[in-house]
Amino acid sequence: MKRAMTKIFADFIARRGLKSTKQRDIILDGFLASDRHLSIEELYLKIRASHPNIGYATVYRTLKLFAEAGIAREMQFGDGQTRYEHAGEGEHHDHLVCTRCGSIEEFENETIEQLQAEVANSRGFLIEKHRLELYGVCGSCRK
Amino acid sequence: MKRAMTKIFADFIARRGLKSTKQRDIILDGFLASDRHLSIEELYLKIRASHPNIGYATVYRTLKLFAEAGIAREMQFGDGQTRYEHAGEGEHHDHLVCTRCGSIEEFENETIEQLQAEVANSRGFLIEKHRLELYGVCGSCRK
DNA sequence: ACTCCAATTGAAAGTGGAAGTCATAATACG
DNA sequence: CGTATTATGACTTCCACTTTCAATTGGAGT
Repeated sequence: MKRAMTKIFADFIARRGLKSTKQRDIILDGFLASDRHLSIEELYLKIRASHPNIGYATVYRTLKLFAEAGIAREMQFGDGQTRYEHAGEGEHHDHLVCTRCGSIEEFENETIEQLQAEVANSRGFLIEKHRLELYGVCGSCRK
Repeated sequence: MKRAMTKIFADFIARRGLKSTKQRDIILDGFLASDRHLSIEELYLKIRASHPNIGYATVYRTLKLFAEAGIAREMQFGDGQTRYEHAGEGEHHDHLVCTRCGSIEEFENETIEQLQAEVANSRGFLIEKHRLELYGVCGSCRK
């Protein structure tokens, strides 16, 4: 998986005539090694710990690149920060966001997707993407 | 409906020991008279047309009050602006957001809601609220 | 009606995160 | 190697709020 991502990004870099740099490698490592759904700030701080000379702007730009390359996906939950999650090829998932501890679980439900498509269809609406988030209290926090 | 909202807000004001001011009345009128899903800026400009002396901060604070009073609901679509929609008592709807013209349609689907509840349940997750948005091209823009 | 005080207002300053600038440094490749 | 590009990082700007603060205003109790 990690190998695959690395490969995809390398190809993307090559295809676009961009350059391979150690910063990009470091940021990619940090991103792939992390839990999903990090904000720019979080990844920046994490990387900064071992590589104090990497700037915020570089992390910011590189994350955008990842999104363009298709290995990351931008997400906005309610906290005013843009978060990035790993984007496995084409897969999509929705989220369960805990309002207590902030944890984010993922789920998929084919039936819901179908119903969404029906709703859209019945209105002549063409879906490009969707977003479904359930906010509440997760299992651990309820104990 | 408008009457009801006005009443609810008046009660809220009273219950909290807040004051009734002409600015709040004007802003409430503007809000209720508007299309749904306005941003702070939009409502501010609209009101400003007839009441040039009302400040942005007042509109901002009043909208927050509306949300607390339960007559408005804060929403975030992808455009970086907080929007407020009328919040009829308890009712909830999901959205179809056109990425071309920015129009926002609403819909409800009981089956989808049930499925969401099932997913949450199966994980011991307690839903407080949810958000479902379908982004794409609306009927008019497809013609 | 008048007072007094807490609530409110509007202008302006402050925030935080995202996006843009630009001089310097690195990389790819002939 | 040498050079044309691209990338980097410190810093600035932008933007959408959010807070501050001095002046004003409701409204409960005279």
